[in-house]
Amino acid sequence: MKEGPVIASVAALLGDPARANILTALMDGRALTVSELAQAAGVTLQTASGHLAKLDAANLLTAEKQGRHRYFRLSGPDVAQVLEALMGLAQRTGATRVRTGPKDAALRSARVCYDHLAGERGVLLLKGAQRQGLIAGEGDLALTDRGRTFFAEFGIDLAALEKGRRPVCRACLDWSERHSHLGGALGAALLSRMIDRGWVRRDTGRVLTFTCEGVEGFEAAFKPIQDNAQAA
Amino acid sequence: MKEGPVIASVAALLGDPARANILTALMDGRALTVSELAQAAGVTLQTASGHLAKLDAANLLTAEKQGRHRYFRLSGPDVAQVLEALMGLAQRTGATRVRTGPKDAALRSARVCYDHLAGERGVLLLKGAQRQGLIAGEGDLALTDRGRTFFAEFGIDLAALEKGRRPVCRACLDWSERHSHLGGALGAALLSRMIDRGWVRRDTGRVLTFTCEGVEGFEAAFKPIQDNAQAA
DNA sequence: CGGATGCTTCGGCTATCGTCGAAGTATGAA
DNA sequence: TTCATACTTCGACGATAGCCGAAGCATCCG
Repeated sequence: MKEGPVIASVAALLGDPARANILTALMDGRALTVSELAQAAGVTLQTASGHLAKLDAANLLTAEKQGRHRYFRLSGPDVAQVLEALMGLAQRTGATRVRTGPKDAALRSARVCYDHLAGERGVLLLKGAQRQGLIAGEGDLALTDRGRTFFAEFGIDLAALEKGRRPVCRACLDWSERHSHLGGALGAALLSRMIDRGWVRRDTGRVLTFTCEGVEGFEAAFKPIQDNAQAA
Repeated sequence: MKEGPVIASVAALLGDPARANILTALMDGRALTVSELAQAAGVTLQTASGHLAKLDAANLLTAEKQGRHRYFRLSGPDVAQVLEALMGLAQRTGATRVRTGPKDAALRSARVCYDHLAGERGVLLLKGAQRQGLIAGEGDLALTDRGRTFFAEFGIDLAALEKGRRPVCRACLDWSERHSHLGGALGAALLSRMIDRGWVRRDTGRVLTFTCEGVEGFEAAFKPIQDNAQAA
């Protein structure tokens, strides 16, 4: 009767369909305007405005005014993390829709989870990195020495990452696959490098599309175990 | 307009104060009867029964019938993890109560987080272990070689832990302190060893009480940095 | 300045859901 | 069998809160 309500208030905030839609729409880490969010949530502008005010008051979102627009974004990676965790729970709940539309397939294949790669590709990346001994640990990850040189050669400034407060490697449970993918500062840096290299393109929403050379480069670099074509 | 509702349904479940109380009451990992949970939530038996049916249907709880009692427990550590994560968010929300009762103090000092040690002591344990080089990493933890021998001597069967699917080390964000404590299989094993040794006693609820020898043993083993009394 | 766009506030409608009293079912004890 | 305990189901009440239309600010453009 004391600490229950504190979690209840946040959870209630996430528990409204319109607000949940708003939050998931923001899970790609981008900032969106009120009208865009209203459309994403399927409600009118006024309604969305009210919801956003509540989410902002709870510090789940941060607002930024630019001209006559107001841009909202998630106030941090931890918010996105909780949302992904809830998706995981929702799945076990059986509340998961069996309906798998075409957009669902793309989402499952590769998407952005706040700022890093998730979905089938994300899981493959982590598995490949583990298999090659770049990253050690199962649920709690750590860079190996081989991994340090590998990612440095990949064009990532590890020293800079380690200076920040954000964990470098973080296992993030993937809601569509049932395995972890790589989050944390390294996960974010990897995704932005892959975009720079033209391996992958961000479409609207959270969907990520790999280019042809992207797929080749990805598989050459991370050597994920493929379903069948695996020569000894 | 597609995946939002799936998280909304779970979150709405956690968003009711009575249900949130029920869940937090179960966060110590024990199983409680309907009447006990009704009392914990501050509602009548009928109301609690209804809530429990919903939580059970969503697979957040598992029920077990014994005689004319029905015992409920959280259906897994992941549920507890999400709850702790929500507490973390709630705190940043500013929804945290400033009121700190006497029971609160005990909870902050040492409590059980599903099945491992949390609170001030839990944070000290992890910090001490990191300072001694038993555990490496900041947000993503891994056992070092020194750590392996240390915990083996402490009486923990690491081989058994690593066989399970559960991550061995897991950084679990502590909602009362603002640091991580040690969760995962190792965290759970450590707590049960400490109880076996008589270092710590489980009171009612989530509160843990350290015995005199427990404090001594704890500090000798984990050598946490104390506030002032730190001889070079 | 006037009109258009983006957003917020207000007011009232409606529906959902938590709540409890009362009655019904199951288990255990005398 | 009879009573008591533990729990579930039903039905009705009441409050919270989401929703939208309309009106009010603010900003940009011509």
